[in-house]
Amino acid sequence: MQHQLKHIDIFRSLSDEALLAVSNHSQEMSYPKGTILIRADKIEPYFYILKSGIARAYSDGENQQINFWFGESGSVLFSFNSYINDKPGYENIELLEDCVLIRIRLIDLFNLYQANIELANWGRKMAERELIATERRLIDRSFKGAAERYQEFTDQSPALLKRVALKHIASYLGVTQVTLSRIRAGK
Amino acid sequence: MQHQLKHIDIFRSLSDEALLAVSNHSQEMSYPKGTILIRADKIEPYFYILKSGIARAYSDGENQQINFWFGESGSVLFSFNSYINDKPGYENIELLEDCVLIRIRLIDLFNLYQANIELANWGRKMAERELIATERRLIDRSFKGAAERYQEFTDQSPALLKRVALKHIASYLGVTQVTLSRIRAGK
DNA sequence: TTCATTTTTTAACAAATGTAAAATGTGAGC
DNA sequence: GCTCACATTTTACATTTGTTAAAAAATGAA
Repeated sequence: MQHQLKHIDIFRSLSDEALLAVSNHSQEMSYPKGTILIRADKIEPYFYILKSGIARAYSDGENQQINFWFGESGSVLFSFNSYINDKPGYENIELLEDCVLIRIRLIDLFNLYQANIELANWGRKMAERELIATERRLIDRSFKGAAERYQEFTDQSPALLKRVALKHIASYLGVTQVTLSRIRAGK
Repeated sequence: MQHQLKHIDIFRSLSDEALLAVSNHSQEMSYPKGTILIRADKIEPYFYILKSGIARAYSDGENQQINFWFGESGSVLFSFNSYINDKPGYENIELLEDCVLIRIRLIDLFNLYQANIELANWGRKMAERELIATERRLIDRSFKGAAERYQEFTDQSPALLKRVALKHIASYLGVTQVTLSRIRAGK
């Protein structure tokens, strides 16, 4: 199926040939709001790219649920541990709105990585981009107070602020919902 | 120069051919304890692999210095922002002991990535491993208390505990040195 | 609308962590 | 051993954040 991958930002750097290779192994899917797309403790066989809608990744603890990631249009969605270690993961991914996604089987993606050097480097850069963003968040937790982290979130992701429940934003920022309420009240 | 890359863990998966290609562009270097190998705000032209010794990466803030990474034998050292974005970085890397390192110019490494699909996938997996480790640390900051994070550090990195100043371990764990002292005292 | 459910805020108190300064420990070099 | 410089611990107090519970506000379905 030849769907329009080339208009998706993450594929913009790819040649027509590489794009066709991906296209041949991918499908466009629609899921309703509330779908748990990826479940912790299961090996997730697909890699997804979000075309529209928003999603969150969270991990369940004994007393709490930690939301550690948000995805918007253009984000890549996958179970880290399935993708990297072929093992069940620690993250659940929930669609917070009706979503349209491109999906590709991990086994097909890995075959493409082995066969096409352009795609192998595309996958490398994707991991590198995620890595630098994640490390910055980790460092910011030490350097910046919760109020400052909230301010940056509102500056950088105003769309998420409007569309995502504050309880999820609170745990994304590393604080409780009560603390986030206090920050928002300016106290 | 044909030095013994194949005995370094991170290269273990590579074929002799790929190993030779890396070897042809890499050099073994020795630096004394205290060397600032990589400086923030400068583009760092080399990628390093630590053969022996230990190192730390830190970022300078207004009032504090945050240590966010430790490297042991087998670790890869590079300026994230130089490597990924070709821009000056935010991290300094200091050698905490006399170190032996393998270095390769980023430009050579990137050329290898473009020319050799095995190395492109090696670089991809390296970024993926770092990514999953970094994300777990971020999630652990929300799930686990400082005492538990310290306990895990001592369990997983007993060598670092002995060889690294506690003030660096404190900021690695995301607490002040006073808090770490309290945790160690069991109070 | 109205009702039920969920989300968000507020309050009171407890616990954890930070700050600053002093005391103690440690190791290198004389 | 002594001294200096630096690392670590301790103390006292301030601040932030967490916990629990309840109230208020927002949301969505009938």
